[in-house]
Amino acid sequence: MRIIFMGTPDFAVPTLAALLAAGHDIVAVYSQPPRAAGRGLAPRQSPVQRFAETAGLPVLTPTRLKSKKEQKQFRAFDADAAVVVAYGLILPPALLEGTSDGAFNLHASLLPHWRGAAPIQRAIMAGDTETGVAVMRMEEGLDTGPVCLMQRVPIGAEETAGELHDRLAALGATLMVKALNALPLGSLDCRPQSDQGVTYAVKIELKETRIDWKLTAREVHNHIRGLSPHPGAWFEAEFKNNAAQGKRERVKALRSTLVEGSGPAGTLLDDRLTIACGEGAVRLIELQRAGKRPMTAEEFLRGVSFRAGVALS
RNA sequence: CGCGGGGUGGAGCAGUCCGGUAGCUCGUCAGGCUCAUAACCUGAAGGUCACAGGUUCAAAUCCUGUCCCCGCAA
Repeated sequence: MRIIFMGTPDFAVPTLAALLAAGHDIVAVYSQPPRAAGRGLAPRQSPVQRFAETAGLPVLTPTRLKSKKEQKQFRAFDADAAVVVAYGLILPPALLEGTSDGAFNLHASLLPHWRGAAPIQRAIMAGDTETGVAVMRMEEGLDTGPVCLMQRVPIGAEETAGELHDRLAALGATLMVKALNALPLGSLDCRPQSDQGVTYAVKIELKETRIDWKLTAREVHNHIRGLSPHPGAWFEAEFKNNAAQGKRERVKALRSTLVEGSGPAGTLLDDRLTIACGEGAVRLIELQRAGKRPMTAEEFLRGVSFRAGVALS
């Protein structure tokens, strides 16, 4: 099929790769334009754009899609369908109808749960034990279209958002290929979403990334793994190693596990990074100091004196 | 030129301000101990202190330049 692919972050790349591998004709790739990002604020291309260019595909990075000119160009590709995966722009009706078979979207949740921007992270942060990927036919509303294919997957008790992200990206890619195979055969059955159980996965705000040790251990644990590795849950502590004594430093918690224990919230209960929460305790397994690379608890403890009794915030 | 931290045996760090024998906690190897369980004891190997210049009797440390890693912010 002649397909227009629209996507931006890493999550979208496996789907594009799978469509290519399945022999589809990718007539154009739309992605968010390069933005000033990273140290030095150098303009940086999106993962989808980099992949597409390496594969020799034509890439378009319009800032907005509402202009007649953009819409005309879109139609000019004369595509059979558009495949949209985490693109980052709302498609105006003219584009939704700009291909003969319409636009299909891959979303990382069991719709109608977790519509919106951050379904993977929100599912873990909420303590869900199951999630999935869905292919839907796109409508004007936000992730409201009829669902054509959906696949459920269990969420591991200690699984991080990063791990789940990779699993779902791969799974979603095969699901989308399956949907497109069924499409020309007329066997793709898309049914309206239930209006029961609708929830929204709002974007992660930096403000909410700091760990609140007063929450229950389970909540803290879900918070940590739901935000790992990006943007990362964090706390502050004093490091006595520094000559400039008593300097507060930010530390990201990337992986944790639930353990027995109790004490004042935020206090180290032993010399092995077991930390008391509002109820219960967690032990940190992997963490990252500001300016350092991620390291295991063992490595972290070698260079730092984090003894029982130390209070974190 | 957005702000900032860092590169020291295999790992994580101290030492750098105030130049003078390369340290700590681990790991590895060898030997010992034998139930102490994040085992313990003794000993050993392992380093061009990121790279290149400069200053100096002497540079991990001071000066200049380069490369690389990371946090913030966007």
